[in-house]
Amino acid sequence: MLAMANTESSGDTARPWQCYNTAYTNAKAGMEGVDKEKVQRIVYEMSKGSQYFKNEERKEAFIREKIENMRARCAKLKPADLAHYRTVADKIILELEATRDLSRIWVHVDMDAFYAAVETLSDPSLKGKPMAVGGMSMISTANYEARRFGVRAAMPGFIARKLCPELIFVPTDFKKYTYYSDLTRKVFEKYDPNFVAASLDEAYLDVTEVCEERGTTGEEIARELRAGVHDETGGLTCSAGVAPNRLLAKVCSDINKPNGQFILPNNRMAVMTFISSLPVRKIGGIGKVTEHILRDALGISTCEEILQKSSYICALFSHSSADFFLSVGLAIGGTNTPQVRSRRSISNERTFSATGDEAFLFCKLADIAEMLSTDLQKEGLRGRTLTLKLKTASFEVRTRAVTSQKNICSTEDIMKHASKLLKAELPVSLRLIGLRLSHFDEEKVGAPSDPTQKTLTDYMLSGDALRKNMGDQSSLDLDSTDHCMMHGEETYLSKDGHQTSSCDYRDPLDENHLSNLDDSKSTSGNFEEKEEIYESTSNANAEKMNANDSQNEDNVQDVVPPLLGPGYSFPAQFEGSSLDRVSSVTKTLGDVASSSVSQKEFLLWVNDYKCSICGIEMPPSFVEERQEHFDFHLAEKLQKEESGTDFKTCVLKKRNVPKDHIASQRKHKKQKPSPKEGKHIPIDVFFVKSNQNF
DNA sequence: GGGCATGGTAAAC
DNA sequence: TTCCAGTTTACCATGCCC
Repeated sequence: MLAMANTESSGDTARPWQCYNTAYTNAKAGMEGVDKEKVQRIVYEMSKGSQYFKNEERKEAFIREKIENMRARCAKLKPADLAHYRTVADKIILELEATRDLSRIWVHVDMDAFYAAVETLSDPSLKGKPMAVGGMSMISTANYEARRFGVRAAMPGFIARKLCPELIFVPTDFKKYTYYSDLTRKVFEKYDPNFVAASLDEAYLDVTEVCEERGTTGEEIARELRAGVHDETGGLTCSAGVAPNRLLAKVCSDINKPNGQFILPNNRMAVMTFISSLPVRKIGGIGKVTEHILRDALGISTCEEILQKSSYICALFSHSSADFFLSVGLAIGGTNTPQVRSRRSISNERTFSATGDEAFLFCKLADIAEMLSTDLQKEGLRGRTLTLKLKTASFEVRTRAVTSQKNICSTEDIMKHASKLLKAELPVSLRLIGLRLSHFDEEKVGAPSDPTQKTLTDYMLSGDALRKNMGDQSSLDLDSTDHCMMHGEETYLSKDGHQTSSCDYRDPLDENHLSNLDDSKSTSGNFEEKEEIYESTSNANAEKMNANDSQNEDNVQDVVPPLLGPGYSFPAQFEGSSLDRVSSVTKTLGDVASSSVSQKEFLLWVNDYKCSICGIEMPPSFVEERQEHFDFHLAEKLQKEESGTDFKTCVLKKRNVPKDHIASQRKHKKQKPSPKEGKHIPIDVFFVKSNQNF
């Protein structure tokens, strides 16, 4: 009896695209006249056979299986069971009904094709032309001209272009959208100072008070508010839904899109009539999969049918899910202004062309750790649970998490945990890596500028220096007086984004080691803080810690000029990675201490050893291609691992020399000007004898 | 059995 | 030429530890 429609279409082999359920199944405003069959066929043709497509099929099969299970469970329900669930459902319905509040007037405001509209405002030549905001891999939104071709948000750009060859792509510019979003919010505030911003382009307003004060209706307020937004933004339009609760208001704002509004009166009859024929997919929170499950497992397509099948809902779903579905059936939604919740997690992820190259993957991981750390510092957050997200070449998504005893936020700490998680997944071919930090510290760490929170290494590794250097020119002047502290010593940032420190030349590995020691008292639970992530480097750390004080002075004299200057290009796979900010190398070798090595010697040395970063072996070309850019500083003794493997530590270091600061430093130290003067920021790189296995 | 950690998934914009 | 994003939240299942 259930889901007969599904079996019909799946048997149709002449039009396979009809069974390809894309995410674009929810009708969107502005897509009324679209030749759906044609769009579906093109999307199918562009997708079939791809890894993405195969993964969609895999997911689809999984959902079908789930649906089959649910149907089997339904079939097994005896009359007595059904009677029981009937009672359960009736009880919930009564309880929900008791909470119904028709006294509030909520307005949901939704900007029309917001990003696209903003772009058109700043470039009027786009007006009337099909345009999408985003790129070839994904578009964020499309204007109404483009929607007529079937182009829509969350569609990959290359498919959109196929649907509409003359489609203009405009890159996203969040600064711009935030600016206009703030303008709209200024208007919202006038009607509800506690309005709830759902996103940059959406907000919920409780206008009950304004209506009472002014003796007017929600309809009037909505009209006035929309006009206000139009004026304030210089021409952006929005749509509004007016209803007794947020759930309904959201549905209503979509009805007369664009530049329109829909009012649902505050009486039960009107509300129930409205909801009864409404497809469940229109409800916020019911997406493609839930729609599919409700339809094919229970034969539910409209909200009315949820109530009709309420005993099955209670039999199949968890209490909270059943509560939600039944409240949808009753058109009951939030009526009080929800409390602003603090952020629960923060994440960064990046997609790249799929690769199994472990060196590349670790470079990406380091980049993401840097970005995450930067964001954490900006927000003044520290957290305990780090989650690594991976998307394999076949689009399978995996997450791996660790929860540590201490709160973390530095790139080093993040990398320490993240590289361990990633290492456990190898070998694997990936197209995305992401990192998320959650379980935040109750007390926020200080403001972003809090000197104790940002080490020099953090700064360099975070890429801030690079971004300031290459990107935001306007900020350069302002940055000239920036400074931060590291280990109690002042570090100056120069105009060009470089920085120097008077005497800190410690390896971040040392910091790791030290913090591990600090933490060792409290080490327990499921994450072992003291465990070495960077294998084989710990011995060197211990030695370096001892030798640190005396070496720091030496390093100052042995630092080298920038090695990766203009004209130097990294192999494509390392492009954009943190490694392109590495400008010199300090290597440690044998019994020799603090002496230079010729390039010839270095080559011989490199040929004899494998190079690894974060414990991952680098391709031979990585070192060879750079050898002429290297200059070395020998500082340490040959180490011996427990396994007996000889290894030598080679620390890549970033050099930063703000001119004016160097001058003052020279004066202070009474040194002669030296072209080799500078600051090294180390990254853990070490070499293991090539005839040994890692 | 509650609380916590982990992993997978859905959903929204 | 390019070939399916990034960020956040919530829920559910499961396993483990008192």
